[in-house]
Parts: sequence; C-alpha cells; structure tokens
Amino acid sequence: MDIISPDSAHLAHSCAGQGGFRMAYAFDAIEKKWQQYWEEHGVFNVEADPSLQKFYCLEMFPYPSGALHMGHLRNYSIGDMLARFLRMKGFNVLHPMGYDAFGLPAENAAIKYGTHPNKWTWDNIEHMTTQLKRMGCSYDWRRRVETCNPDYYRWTQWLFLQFYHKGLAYRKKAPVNWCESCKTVLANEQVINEGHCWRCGTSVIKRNLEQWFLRITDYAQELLDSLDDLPGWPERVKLMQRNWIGRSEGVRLSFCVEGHDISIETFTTRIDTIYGVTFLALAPEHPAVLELASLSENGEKIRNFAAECAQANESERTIAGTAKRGVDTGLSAVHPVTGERVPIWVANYILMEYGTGAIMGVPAHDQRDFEFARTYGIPVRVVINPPDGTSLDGDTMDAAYEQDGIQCNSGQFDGLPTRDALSRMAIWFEENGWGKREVNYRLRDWLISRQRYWGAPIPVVYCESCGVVPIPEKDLPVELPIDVKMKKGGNPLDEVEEWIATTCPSCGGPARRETDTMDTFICSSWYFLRFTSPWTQEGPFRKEDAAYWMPVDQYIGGIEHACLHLIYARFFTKFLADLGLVEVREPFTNLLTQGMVIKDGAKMSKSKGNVVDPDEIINTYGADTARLFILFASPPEKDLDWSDQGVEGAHRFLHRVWRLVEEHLGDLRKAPRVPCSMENLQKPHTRDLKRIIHSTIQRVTRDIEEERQFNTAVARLMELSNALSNFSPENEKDWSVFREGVQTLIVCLTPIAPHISEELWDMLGNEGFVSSENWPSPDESALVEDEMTVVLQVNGKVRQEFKMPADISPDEMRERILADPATKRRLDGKDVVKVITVPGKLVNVVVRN
RNA sequence: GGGGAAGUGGCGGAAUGGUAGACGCGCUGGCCUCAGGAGCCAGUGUCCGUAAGGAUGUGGGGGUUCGAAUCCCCCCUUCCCCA
Repeated sequence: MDIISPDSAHLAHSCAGQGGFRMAYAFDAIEKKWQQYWEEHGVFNVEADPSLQKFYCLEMFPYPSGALHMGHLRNYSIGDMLARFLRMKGFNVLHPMGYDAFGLPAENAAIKYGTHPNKWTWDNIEHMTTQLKRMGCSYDWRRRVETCNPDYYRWTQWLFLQFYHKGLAYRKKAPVNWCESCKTVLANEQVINEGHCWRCGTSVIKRNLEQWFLRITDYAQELLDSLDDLPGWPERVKLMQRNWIGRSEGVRLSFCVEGHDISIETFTTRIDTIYGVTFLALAPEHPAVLELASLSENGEKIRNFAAECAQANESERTIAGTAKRGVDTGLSAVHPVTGERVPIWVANYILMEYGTGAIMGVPAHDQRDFEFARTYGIPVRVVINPPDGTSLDGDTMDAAYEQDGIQCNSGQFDGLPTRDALSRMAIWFEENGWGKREVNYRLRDWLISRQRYWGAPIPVVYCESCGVVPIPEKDLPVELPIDVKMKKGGNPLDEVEEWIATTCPSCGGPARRETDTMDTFICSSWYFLRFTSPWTQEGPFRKEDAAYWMPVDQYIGGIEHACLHLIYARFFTKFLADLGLVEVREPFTNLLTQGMVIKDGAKMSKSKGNVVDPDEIINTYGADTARLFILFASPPEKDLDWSDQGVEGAHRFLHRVWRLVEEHLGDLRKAPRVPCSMENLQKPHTRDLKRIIHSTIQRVTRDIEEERQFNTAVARLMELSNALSNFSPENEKDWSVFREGVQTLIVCLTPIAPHISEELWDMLGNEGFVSSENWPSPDESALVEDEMTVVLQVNGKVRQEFKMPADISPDEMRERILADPATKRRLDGKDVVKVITVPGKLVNVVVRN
C-alpha cells in the first residue's frame, strides 16, 4: 500500500510564515487530507485488549433516511468529541457506527419514487457514511453494521427464536393499535401524544388481531428496580420509565353476576373504597360484554355501543375532557362484602388493556367514576371523609374526593386513616377469600408483528398439521425476498407465493411462511452488542468480546427514546444475561440525552421551512466549524438555538487560531520544545501566560470529563487563544512558553476541531497524529498565583478591590485592608459590628449607623 | 389535576453561598483600506454623572445569612412527562 506519511504534508507549504507569503486556512483541502490519512493509517481502529482500560462510546445509530440532519450532526459531534478525548486520555475506545436500516420510510419512498426499498436504503447508507466521514468522526468503520443486512438480521431472527424457545415470544389475539396510514399495528410505546402514531402522527385505532408479542412484562419489576442502579442516567429519563412501567399494588376481586354463572374480575388500587362501590363498569371490548348482551333486554343497544366505541381511538376515550358514556346492561352484580346488588354498565372510559378491563365504580372517590355516575344518576356513596372532620355528602358534592382521609360507612374500618385502611383491608379481603393482593403494571407485552415488507421476517411457518413451527437455527436467515412488487397500502410479501409456500421443518408437509416482519425496534435492541464483534458467524456476537466491551460506558441520543428504544434495549440485555450470553444486566452505564436543534424558536422541520442543511454548512465553513459551533452554542442537554452568525463566529475563532500559528510559524518552529518550568520564569507577563496555559488544561479537562459541559470547555480555549494573541514574545523563554501555549491550544482543540488541529500540529513540525497524542495534565506549580485580588465589602456590598501577594495570611490580608486609608474613609463615623474574612476572596465589614 | 425541568443583558449562554453577566454573537466609536460584509483597537446590563463615583439589577413577593442568581416558602410564565 502506498502510504503518504503525514509528515510530508507540511513540506508542500513549508514556506508559510517565513516571507511575505501568507497561507490561508484552506479548510476544505485540510479536512479531506486528514480524513484520508486517518483512514489509511487506521488511526481509529480498535481491538479488545484486556491489558488496556476500555471505554465504549456510542451514539444512537441513525435511520438511513437519505441525509444527515442537524440533530444527527449534534449527536455525532458530541459523541466524537468524547471518543477522541477519552482516546487521548489513554483509554482503549470502541466508537462504532451503523444503520438502523429496516423501516417503513424505505417502502414509502419506494412507492413514491418507483425504486426498491433495498436500493433506496443502501444508497442512503453509502451517502450518509460519506457525510459522517466528512464530519471527521473517529469511528472504527470496519465495524459498521446494517440491520437490513442478512448477516445481521440472521441474528435478529436467532434472538427471536431464543425468546420463542423460552416461552417469551407468543401469539395472541387481542385488540391492538392500528395505524391506518402506515397500514400496520404498533406497540403501546409507539403510540404517543394521546393516541397518535409515533412515526406519522395519524390517530391510532383498535383492531382485534392475532399477533406476535414478546413477554417484556416478565421483566417489568426488574426493569423498574434496576433503574436505581443507573446513577449515570438523567433523573428525567428514569422517571419517564418508572411512569411507563407504572407499577401499582392493589387487589384483584371478582363480582358474581346475579342469577347467572358468570363472574367479572376487577382490579383496584383503592380497596379502601370497597364500601363505596355503587356500580360495575366493563370496557366495550371486554369478552363478557357479548355474553351479558345476550342475557340483557338491552342487548341490541349494548352491541351497538361496543361497536361504536371500537371506532374511536383510545385517547378520545380517555382524555379528561371526553364525555363519559355508557349503557346499562340491566343486570346486577353482587357486592362481595355487603351482598348488595350493584348495576353493571358498559362504559367508554374503561380500557381493556388496563387491569382486567372492568372496574368497580366508586363515584365518591374517583373523578372519572364520579362524572359517569352523575351523568346516569348512579348513587354516590361516601366512604372517606377529609381529615379536617368535615363530612361529605354524596348527593351534593361536585367532585370526587380522591385524597387520603378517614374511613366512614365502612363497617369495622370506620375511623381508620386511608393509609392504614388500605393495607388492613387488603389483608382482610384476602383472608376472606374475596380477592387476591396483586401487583399490576401499566407496561404491556411488546407487540412485535408488523404488516410491512421492509423488516426482518419473523422466522416461523404455519403448518396445517403442526401449527406454528419455528425455523431451525441452521436454516437462518429467512431471507427477505428482494424480487417483489411494491404497492400502495399492503404488504407485498403477501403476494410472493413462491416465498410463502414452503415445507414444514417439523413434518415436511406443506406450510406457509409468516409474512409479518419484526418491529424495527427489535433490530436496534441489540446492535450495541453486535458492534463488539461484528464479524462473527458463530452467534450474534462473541461472548468474550461482549464481556470486554460491555457495558456501553457512554450512550448519547435523543430523549424521545426514553420509553421506546431505551426500555427495549434494557429488556434485551436482561434476557441475554439470563441466556448467559452477556455478563451485564444493564447495557448503558451513562446516558446523555442531547437537546433538540431549533431555529427561530421551533424544531427544524421541512414544513416550517427552517431547516439548515449540514452539507451546506460543511461546504461553506468546514466540518471543524460545524462541530465547534454545535459544541459551543449550548450545553449538550439543552436545546441548541441555531444561529448563522454564531457559526461565523466559530469560523472566525478557527481563523484566529490558524493565524496565531501561521504568523509566527518560523519563530515557533525554532522555539525550544521542552516547556520552561515556572521557577525559571521571572517576567510577570510570561508567568501569567504559563499560568493561563495550565489553568486552561485543568478547566477544559474538568468541563469535558466531569461536567460534560462542552460549551464552557470551548470558552476556556478561546480565552487561551486570546491570551496568546495578546502576548508578544521577546526572548527565548518567552518563545518557549508561547510555543507551549500554542501546542496546548492545538492539543486541547483536537477532540473538537480535529482537522485544523492535525494541520497546525504538523506545521509546527511535530511527529505523528495529534489525534494520537496524550491529553495533557496541568503542571501544579504553574497553577499557583503570585498575586490575588481581594475585595472589600461593607454590609455585603462590594466597595473596592485590593491587589496583594497570594501567599499572605488571612489575618494580614484583613489588617492591610482595614488599615488602608480608603477603607478608613468609608468606615468613618460608622460602628463596626463585625468583620468577616474569607481567605483569598474578601473582607466583609458589617457596620451599623 | 399530579409530577418534573426551566426563567439571568439586545441574543446564545457563564457563575451552585463570596467581585453577576466568563466566552461568543450583535451593536457603537476609532484605526487600516480604492473599498470592505476582512483584520486590528476601545466600549457595551439599566439609571444619574464629562469624569471620579454612586444607585439599581438574575420572572414577582416573602424568608434564612455578615453575604443569595444559587438555600427555604408562596405566586406567575414556559416547556416536558403522566392522567
């Protein structure tokens, strides 16, 4: 291979800075050059090495939608900065990239532009890879994965089979979320913003279909509990997951239907209100509804009502403002404790998915039940009074009383406070055999079937004699047929008869393939593991590689995945740990959720016309400018306000750094390379510069490493750059310190703006890549100040500054300030009550007058 | 309705009990220039003042403290999550 040494690069313009000739900052050529060198030298390739401390830095991989957008640019600028920083810190850094390449947009684009999803996707992958390389991202590109590659989805299918064999993948008929626009079902997590499809925003409806599910609820408790083991996650995300999992403790109890051999199960978290039950309500989809309808005089009405409710979407039925509607079945249930008869209703606000799909109605103490009861004239019976001693009246109250209080009308429990009643009544209930204490979760099993083409086929067949038969592992992958006709509004796989028709792996008889494909969130639930050994053909990943690299030390992505990808990936990791394939039970140790990129007060979007194209920014200003601006404009967790003028400011800064080196290149190259120690420096200005250099190192390191606040890290580098610009070296020691400062600036700028850093590093005559340099440590002796500024305060208000030697004692500091004529003038005629001395900072004189 | 996060110059943002506004953008004046939207120098919270200096100032109100953007209580506004 013909390798150009990076050293030869500077020869071409070694005349710069020596005559009148000025070399401009040609970012375009510089960036191309160094990207090529990095690639040729494999600078960012990495292997597992147990003798080195590893760091796994990962950014959420993109969907190959066509081109990078500003959100990607921000995500990858942050990740690359961290990866480069940690590499310079001496870690063995795994920093890979890939593509979440299955998904609906490929099909939509194919239909719209008459192309094939496969071609569309692969073209986009190649284009986006080019873009990522243009950003100067330090990925080990040999490890790239694409989830639509049979080498990858073979293992996605293999993982499905593992779930299946453990009984964690199952088929069931259930009312499921259906997006009419995407023509497919959706998991609960993928229904957002009060009942809308996460991808296209269409209002989701319910359909009763037989589908594949993963039993994520088996892991609900662990998914909840181990959030406590994630101190490196934002509280916000953990809270969102806790809410999503929605653990509640309560009692499951049955009500018998009077005169029939039917019982209706309900679940309540408020067993303390059992004496307040005045009706029972069932979800319209409840399996018992049709049976009750057949027994009821209102049968026709009930069936019509249930059919009508099925059309409405969930959010319309549950949001607080919606009218509560229902139909009386005319039948009664028997109260398990009192033996009283309570009417049974079918109501639109009861959801089949939550609890048992039926509730005990307690209008006095549940606002939804209250509204329903008032609408239909159902009695309201108070069983809890406020703790202040007032008594509620069920006939006149205008809202449910949902707070804690004191039990009443509750037999032997009267007088108990709510909290006590809850636990005692639950035990009492169980002891009498009326019900069972139970933990309930809001989290539902994960619906993974998709009625779409561009996804990983679910590896099962349906055999007339054997039923559902999984494909044997040795026959994987079940390849997605590429030769299909794309069509509007359906799954093209349904028409590939030669693919569907197959033989049963079990009996050899005729069988038909499953034509549904897997939710793409399955594909992205384990990609971080594949990156540890993407080449292996022996399994989804090599166990020893995963053991070395996992967990991901730093994960970076958008908060929109809080209750989607981030829950699924945790679930997969726990399942794989149970299979003995990974040693960790949590995949991501530290999570950074970056803010959105906004412009003119709104999220960038085509419809708002406020989109800034990354390519255009890189063409005009270069990747280094784009990265610098993104990191400087805002702390990573907050939204970033895009500003064209801010970008120019960032570009100007890089120009200033460039000139700093270029204008002094001849002298800099001649300057001593060994730093001059503080004790050998006498000139105050030189000592000051030396101090600034080392405090910059200290503060930049802390900002990146501990605070994860990259905007202030950049600000520190700008301060150093300003200090260097204002410094005029006069002798050899000055030049030595100046060179130390310039080199420090370049090294510390490397993770942020790597190309210009490489170029300047090279121009100064250094060997090798600055990307492979060690991150500097501050020289403690250079951090000590000679002089300090102390402030005089009078009653806490700043009055005057004093300069004094840094090593002065607190007592002397106080005495000097108090003895100063200016201080005496200020305190003249005032009563000094007290003097507070804060060493190194201030003296506060408290006076009275 | 419940929970969470936030509110600081003209703008993006610094400062987590000790000199509010680092750094950058913008703006003003000047230098350089054929010219400049390049570069350099100076200034830039508000009010009074030529200045020195003073007053005031971190959404509003109260409190703790020698001292509060920072801690506590109440209120207002915005955003997010859950109902």
